[in-house]
Amino acid sequence: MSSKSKFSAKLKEKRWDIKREVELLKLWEKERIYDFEFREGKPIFSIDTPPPYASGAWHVGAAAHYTQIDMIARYYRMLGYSVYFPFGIDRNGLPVEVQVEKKLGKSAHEIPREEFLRLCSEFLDKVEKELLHIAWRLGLSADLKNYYRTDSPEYRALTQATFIELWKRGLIYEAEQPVIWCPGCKTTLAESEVEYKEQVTYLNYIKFKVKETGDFIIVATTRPELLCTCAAIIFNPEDSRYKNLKGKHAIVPIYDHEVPIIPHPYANPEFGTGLVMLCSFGDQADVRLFRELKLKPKLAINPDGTMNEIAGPYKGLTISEARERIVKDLEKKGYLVKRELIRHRVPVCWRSKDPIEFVPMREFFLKQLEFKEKLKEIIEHIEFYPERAKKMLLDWIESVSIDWPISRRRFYGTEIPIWYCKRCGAPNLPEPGKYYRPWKEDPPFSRCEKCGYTEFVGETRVFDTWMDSSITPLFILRYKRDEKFFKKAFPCSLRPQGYDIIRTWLYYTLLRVYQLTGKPAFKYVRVSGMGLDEKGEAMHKSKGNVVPPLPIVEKYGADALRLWAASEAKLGEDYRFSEAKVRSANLFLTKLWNIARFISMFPRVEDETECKLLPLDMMVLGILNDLIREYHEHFRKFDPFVPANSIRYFTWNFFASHYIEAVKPRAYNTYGIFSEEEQKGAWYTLYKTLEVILKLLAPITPFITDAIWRELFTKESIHKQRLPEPDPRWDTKYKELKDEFMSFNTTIWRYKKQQGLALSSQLNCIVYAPEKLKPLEKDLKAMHRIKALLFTKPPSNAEEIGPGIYIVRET
RNA sequence: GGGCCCGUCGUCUAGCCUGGUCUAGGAUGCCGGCCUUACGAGCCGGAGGUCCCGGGUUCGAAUCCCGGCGGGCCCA
Repeated sequence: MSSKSKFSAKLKEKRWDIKREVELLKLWEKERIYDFEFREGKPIFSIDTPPPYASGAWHVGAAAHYTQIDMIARYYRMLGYSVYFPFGIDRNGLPVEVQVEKKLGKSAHEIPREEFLRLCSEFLDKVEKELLHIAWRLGLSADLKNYYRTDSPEYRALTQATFIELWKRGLIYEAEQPVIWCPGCKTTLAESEVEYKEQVTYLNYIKFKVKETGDFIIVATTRPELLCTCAAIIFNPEDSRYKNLKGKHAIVPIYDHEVPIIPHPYANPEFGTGLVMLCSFGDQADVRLFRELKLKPKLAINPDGTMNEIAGPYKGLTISEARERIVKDLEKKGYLVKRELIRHRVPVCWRSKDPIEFVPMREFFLKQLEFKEKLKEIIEHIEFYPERAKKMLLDWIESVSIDWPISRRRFYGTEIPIWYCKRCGAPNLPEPGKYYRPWKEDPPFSRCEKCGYTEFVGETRVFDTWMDSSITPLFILRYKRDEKFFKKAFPCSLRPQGYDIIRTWLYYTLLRVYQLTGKPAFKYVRVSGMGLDEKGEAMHKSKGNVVPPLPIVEKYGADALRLWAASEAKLGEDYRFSEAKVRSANLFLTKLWNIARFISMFPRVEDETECKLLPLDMMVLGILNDLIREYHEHFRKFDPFVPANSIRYFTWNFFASHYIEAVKPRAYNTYGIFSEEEQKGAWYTLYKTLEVILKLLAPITPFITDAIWRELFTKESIHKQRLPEPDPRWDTKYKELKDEFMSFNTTIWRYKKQQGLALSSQLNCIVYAPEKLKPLEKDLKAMHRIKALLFTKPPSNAEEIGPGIYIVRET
């Protein structure tokens, strides 16, 4: 009798065709299955999706990050939440300006502002289109049709409105202070925009005369051009060499002014001579020490990176020219003792990598120092995943030492909404709610609120882009635009982001949202690791190691890329791209397809009462229960890593390899040794297990699961279904048989192999198995076609072929 | 100078928090074999690891503690 005539697979194709992913994308759009419903009573889960910056398209690491966020959105949707999953594009900021300048071969300052902005905008449009296409192709269930832009009038109006509000509350002040300045970008930077770079530089040993004694001391410095601003010399109080210098003064060579010599623990006795000159300002430590020691700063560097009159004879030279010249002059006059090359860390601009300088600038500052304690407090009300991300944030808050300079002398950004009175100079601010462009528009008022004069000049500066980016949760939750929605949805449920922008995006958002609402912006913060290339290095355009996601998707499918993204690394750990692993994820999908294809040969039994479930069935259902529990436990912590790997292992290495192989004789019932109820029990278990696997995988691999679902289960998308919960009736002792069952199978397979027998052939022996496996007797016997299977103590002539498994050959 | 993270088969990695069930699991690669009525993009079997080093705690350590070495990150 041929079973083939009786059963034929409903799934025809031998493997999953990734081309069908695009058909499904279109179907989902048509069915609008991801539409956000704002309904009374239904809980909202909102996600502050990181708006990707439109100056460059994603690499595979970023694609992995966004699909992970999508998995969480899909998970909560299948839990019954109204998932609010907006999508935005970040378009403000310097990188686009730099790229456009490069393309033009001209500086932004050399062409009309209007024209420059138009070129930036066009460039952004192009990249934005690519980004949206990739997001769509990856299957992001975000609202891609109604995406927002951070440079839209609506968004910028909100940035300006929040500024006006904070201004009114006195949290913003303008001051001339030494700011961190990038001579390359010609703009002020915040502390968070400073990076450190290893560099080889000369350490110059310079002689100073001690005024009181006429002796010489030697000071080592990497910044001799700042000699003119030297305000003190310090030594470590522990350093016995210099104890006698306390209270004395040194004469600065060339400039001849005298400076105090002070003991201070910052000086490292091991470095140079142990004597350090404090200048305004060589680095941030200088800034701190000047403040601490109440020294008067002199700033010798102009915003364009040249020296000013304070530098005396070096006025007009660039920093590096001045450095060379002063070293020569020192040498000539006998003040230079020696020079040595050292590696040290230079603070640089995170974008242009130019060494930063400290120059006096009149800028707007947002108060942040006085919020440090409050922020530390509200952070206690946010759950961080992984927990250590919280510590990283706290460390950063701890180290913040100056208020936030928020004005920038750049162009492609949100304008600072201020007009200044031409007579009295008073700043006049408009009413919040509209988008204002003071550099080209007339003010929306006619008289200066201070002196009543009628002529104004508009502010030309823009905001630091983090002023825009730090209100994404307020923007998406329609703050100041839809109070009813805002009230219901705020605080935002989830902020997903990488650990690289904890000190910027996360910190600034929490700061600003606290200042505006008095509350923490989020309930949960999920911090992921970085996507690295195959060698384990960060992907950078300049390094040329960027792996674009689309070719990978075309080759292996979006599901394979997503499954890789889910199973590659624990939350918070860095993950390396590996094409081999994406390929193996794709192999799993083929396997899943064929499991479904096998099951699709049999009728689906939904009514449990029609069938008799054997211990083998209860075993797999019990293990399935544990899988479901483990799945929820980890997905609730926003980490698909354990779920993805557990499902893969269970599906392939247990369900397919062991359960399906064991249940085949019963499912086909070729020899009629099972009752109809028992056969239906096999069918029921096969379908039930597949149903659970598909649902659990649906957030991770939405394409293949929906395709199989629609063919074998319901016409309605799997993405509209609820995730399974454990069924207490399935928790029986049979699930404990798993290891012994698998080990028994492996043993018999190995034995047959050794004997040169086909796995499907009859085993004409007496097999003794552990007594524990007795409940599986009928299935085991049929599965391996064992002539006699006993669970008693084996006779002494029996041969042990596996753990507790013995055989007596037929004689 | 301070802090954090990491070091497990050739390669990538799980396990470590909560010590025993780990004679350390998986993936990939490698070797040998197989048309077995879902899948050869498959199946079966196999080789491959001083769990970085040293010390300690413990009946018992990949796991906890201390010290060292190597790699990375952050802050000063």
